Amino acid sequence: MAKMTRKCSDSPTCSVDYAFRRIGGKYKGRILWSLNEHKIIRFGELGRILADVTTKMLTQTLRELEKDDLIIRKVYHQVPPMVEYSLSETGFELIPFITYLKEWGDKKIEKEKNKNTETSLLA
Amino acid sequence: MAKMTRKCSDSPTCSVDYAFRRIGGKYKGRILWSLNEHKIIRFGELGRILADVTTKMLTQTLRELEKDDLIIRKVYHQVPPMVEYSLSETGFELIPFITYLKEWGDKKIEKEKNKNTETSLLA
DNA sequence: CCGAATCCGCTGAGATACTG
DNA sequence: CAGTATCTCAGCGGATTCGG
Repeated sequence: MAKMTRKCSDSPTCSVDYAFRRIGGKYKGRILWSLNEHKIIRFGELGRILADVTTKMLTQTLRELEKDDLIIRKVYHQVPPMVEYSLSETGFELIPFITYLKEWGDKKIEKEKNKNTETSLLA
Repeated sequence: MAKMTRKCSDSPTCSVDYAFRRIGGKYKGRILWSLNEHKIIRFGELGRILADVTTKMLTQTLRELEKDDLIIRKVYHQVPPMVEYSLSETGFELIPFITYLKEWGDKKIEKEKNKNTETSLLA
């Protein structure tokens, strides 16, 4: 097949790709979800919530989300400094979908657990 | 901050992460979307639809989706061989999510286009 | 036609140290 | 507290070749 040089320019699947590139990162889903739960979160606090992220990746991901207008970054110029993150309006529009996705995940986790129980009973 | 050793074991954000790991690949969203549009797609056909994927990545991604029970792989043992892919029930449950996401993407693309028109008018 | 297998460059994730 | 800066290294993803 090799690579088809044509980019998915006007394909209807393209906006699917567009959206996934904006929320598909390793941490983006959890960040958006956490911001919806807590409304406002400070940088360090967010790091503690995600629990498996480095400052570098957290900064990088937050910058991307900010660039795409999904979150709002508010800096307080004081010592020690304080930076608060919150959902933008566009970002907030994604919450219903993430909620749906979370429920799907919960359901699937439950289903897998049952399957594992079955197999272990058979063993 | 470094890395917090604790994995997000029972955090409510964990199932968000779980779900994103299953559909967050570079091509997974588009594959699921295409399968919903066409119901049944053959391997080569899928490659032509995505238009920017190599056989290796396509195979790899399809295997992951199959392993997670999101798609069904049906092999016809004949010459030349034929393999058909379709959505599983669990995979189909994701379609509403992807549909909404696509609409969100369309809307956002439109919004960005308008913004660019404005700035070019100002120039 | 539908892949599997191999080689390989390069990015991007992670660890660590440092700064305003 | 909220980040940069730098380095290292695994693994993602691409090109190519081979097989049923």
